[in-house]
Amino acid sequence: MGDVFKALADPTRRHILDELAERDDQTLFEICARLAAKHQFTSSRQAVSQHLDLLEAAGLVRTRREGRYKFHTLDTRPLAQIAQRWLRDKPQENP
Amino acid sequence: MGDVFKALADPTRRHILDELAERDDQTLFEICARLAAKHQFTSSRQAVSQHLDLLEAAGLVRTRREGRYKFHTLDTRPLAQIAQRWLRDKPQENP
DNA sequence: TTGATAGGCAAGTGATTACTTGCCTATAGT
DNA sequence: ACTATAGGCAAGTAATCACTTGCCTATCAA
Repeated sequence: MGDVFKALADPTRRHILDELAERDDQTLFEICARLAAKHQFTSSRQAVSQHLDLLEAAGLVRTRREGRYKFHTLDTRPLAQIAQRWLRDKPQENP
Repeated sequence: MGDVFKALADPTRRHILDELAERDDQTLFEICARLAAKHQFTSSRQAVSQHLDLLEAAGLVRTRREGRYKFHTLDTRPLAQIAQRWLRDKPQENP
C-alpha cells in the first residue's frame, strides 16, 4: 500500500500516469515517444520500462499482452483513498 | 508542487502526518514521544526534525514559534488536489 | 548565574534508487 | 529463413535519501 506513495514520488512516473490518463492501452514504445514529444524528457526505453514495472507493482497500471505488444492501462483505484487519509472533518480556511 | 509527492513517499513522514492529524500544535519532542509509543518507530530527534523540515517545505506542515517551543500543525490543503490529477470522468469498474 | 530543556546546523555514512549498458527472447513481416 | 520490431533480464554506476554524530544557540526555571 505504501508502494503507491513511492510510485508517485518520481516525476517521470507521474508523467507516465499523465500520459496513460490521456490515452489507455499504450505500448512501451508509444509511451516513450509521447514522453519525448510532450516533455523534453529523453528517457530511455529501459528506464521507462522499469518505471512501468514499478507502477504495475503499485497497482496503478494494468497490462495486457497481445502478440508482441504489451498494452498498459491506468488503474486509478489505488489513488482514490490515499489523499483521504489525512483529510479530516475539520475544514481548513482558504488561503 | 512535486515536493508533496516526495514528502509522502516516506513511511515515517506519513506517520508524522497521522500524528498531526490526530492532534495539532505538537512540538518536536511530543511528536517523537508519540511516534515511539504508538509505533515501534524509534526515530531520533534529528531524524524527525529533518522530516518536519521537509514536510514544511512541501507545505504540509505549518509551524509557530512560542518561546522555546515550536508547534507543528498539519495543513491538508496541498493534499486536496494531488489525487484528483489522474481521476478522470471515465468511471472505473469495481473489483 | 547555573543547569536543564527545546531546538538548530552541518558534515559524514549507509542504503536505496534511477538510469545505463549489454545481451537475450519472442513475435511479425518479407 | 532472414530481418526488424517489441520487449525482457541482469549487472554496474551515479545520485539521492534517511539517518547519525557532534557541537552549538536560545529560552526558562532554580
